[in-house]
Amino acid sequence: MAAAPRRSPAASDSAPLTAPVEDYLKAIYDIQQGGDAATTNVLAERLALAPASVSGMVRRLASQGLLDHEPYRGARLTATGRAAALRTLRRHRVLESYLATVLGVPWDDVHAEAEQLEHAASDTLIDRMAQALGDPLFDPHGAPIPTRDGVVDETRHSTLADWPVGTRGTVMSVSDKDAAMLRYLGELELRPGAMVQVHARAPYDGPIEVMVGTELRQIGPIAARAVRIAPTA
Amino acid sequence: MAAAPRRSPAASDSAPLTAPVEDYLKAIYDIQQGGDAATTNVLAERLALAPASVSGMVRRLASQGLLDHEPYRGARLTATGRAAALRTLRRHRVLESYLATVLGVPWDDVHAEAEQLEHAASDTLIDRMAQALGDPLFDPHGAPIPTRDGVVDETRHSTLADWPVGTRGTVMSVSDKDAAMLRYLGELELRPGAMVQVHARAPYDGPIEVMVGTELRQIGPIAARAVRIAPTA
DNA sequence: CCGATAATTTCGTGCAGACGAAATTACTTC
DNA sequence: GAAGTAATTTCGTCTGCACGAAATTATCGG
Repeated sequence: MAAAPRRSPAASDSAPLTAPVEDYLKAIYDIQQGGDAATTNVLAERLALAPASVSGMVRRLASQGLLDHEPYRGARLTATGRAAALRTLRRHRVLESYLATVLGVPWDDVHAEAEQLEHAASDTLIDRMAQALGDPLFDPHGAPIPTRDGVVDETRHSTLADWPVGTRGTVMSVSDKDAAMLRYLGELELRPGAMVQVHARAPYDGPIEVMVGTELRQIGPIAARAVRIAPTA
Repeated sequence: MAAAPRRSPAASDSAPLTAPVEDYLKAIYDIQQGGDAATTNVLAERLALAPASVSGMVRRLASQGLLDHEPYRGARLTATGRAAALRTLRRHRVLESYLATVLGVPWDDVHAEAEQLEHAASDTLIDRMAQALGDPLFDPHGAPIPTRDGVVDETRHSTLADWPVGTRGTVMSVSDKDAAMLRYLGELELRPGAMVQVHARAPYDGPIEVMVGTELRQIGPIAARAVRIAPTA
């Protein structure tokens, strides 16, 4: 018999998914959410793998019915694949919330830790953690937490880089991918809930002058794109 | 280049260990602690693997300096291997304690959950959990928790099966390996801290009549061997 | 000391998942 | 529409970890 691959205990139905598979699905979901096509190169970049590796895996996942893959065109999650991605996303975000809130893990460490634990924690443990937090709707970075049934708010907010000058807005979320970026944004008080108003934007993707709370800040376009804004209610 | 194996983030020094490797080391430590030689068959039984698989892995671990292996004789942990085993054991037991105490995971589920998480949690997260519990010395089953520096109480207590008739004793620990057994022992109030006194023991490995707290119980030798006793202080 | 039995190892194999190099396809630009 | 470039796939290969079957070694009873 073949080696039994180490599986995450998360899958609810017949075929439990391995940790790499969960990572692929999550990445594809994320890319699709950004509106882009989940092409091989983009995926390879996101997962820090060689394109050749991604190509092979995508074919395998498609044959398992988790993806639709049109060669040379990119991949799209099937309903099954989407459900699996959302299950992993829920685990990730519940873990982030729990670690930050209950165990005091720093804002910028939470993502990396959750990235590992999400493949190991059972669904009932995740539910216990969520319950201990009062079933929060958002994680510490403002990202929405899918329910057990895979329901999630997929509203796409503008980034601070695109926010019109003069309009007041509220920070909805910040990207959790880069710990250093997260520390920087934290120093600027650019956290979910913060009030912002863009005063000026330099041309050619230049720096942005923005009021954060009561402080006037200058921030670059890369950092600005990591911050999502919605009109203040 | 070869595939980068999914590694546990636990190892402090150069070579991070994979989850299977951590499992082997933990099992060998456990068998040695029981006084037995960690032979291929015993290890295979404990890990639910074929002897052929164990044979191969033991050779690899020996070549990595984690084990001393004399072919056809069995394996013994080196200092390095022992340190790695204790690191994993600490993670396992801290997790068990945390899950049971803080998240209310049932006594008999805690082991399986910790078994997965121990390979994924970072050392600093484990330390945070331990700290949140006040750095406990024992896990919910009474097993001693190694310190960060690998110090652990290795006292071997008698089992209830060997405890002399008439002598009063205190339950020090119960084996956490079998969830059903754990539930059974829980029903009998045979938990760490319980007072016991053997009234009679039937010959030929027969049932044992034992006072647990204020109740007189009859228990079989297999269950009795899962319970460790020390003289009541 | 010799054979029977049990434990252990070797050998060939398989799968998952990764890689680089080379081949292929798609896209863009004259 | 052809040519060049960029993206993608195929191909052969590697490591980790597992397996069964067969060969080997140890051990125990006579």
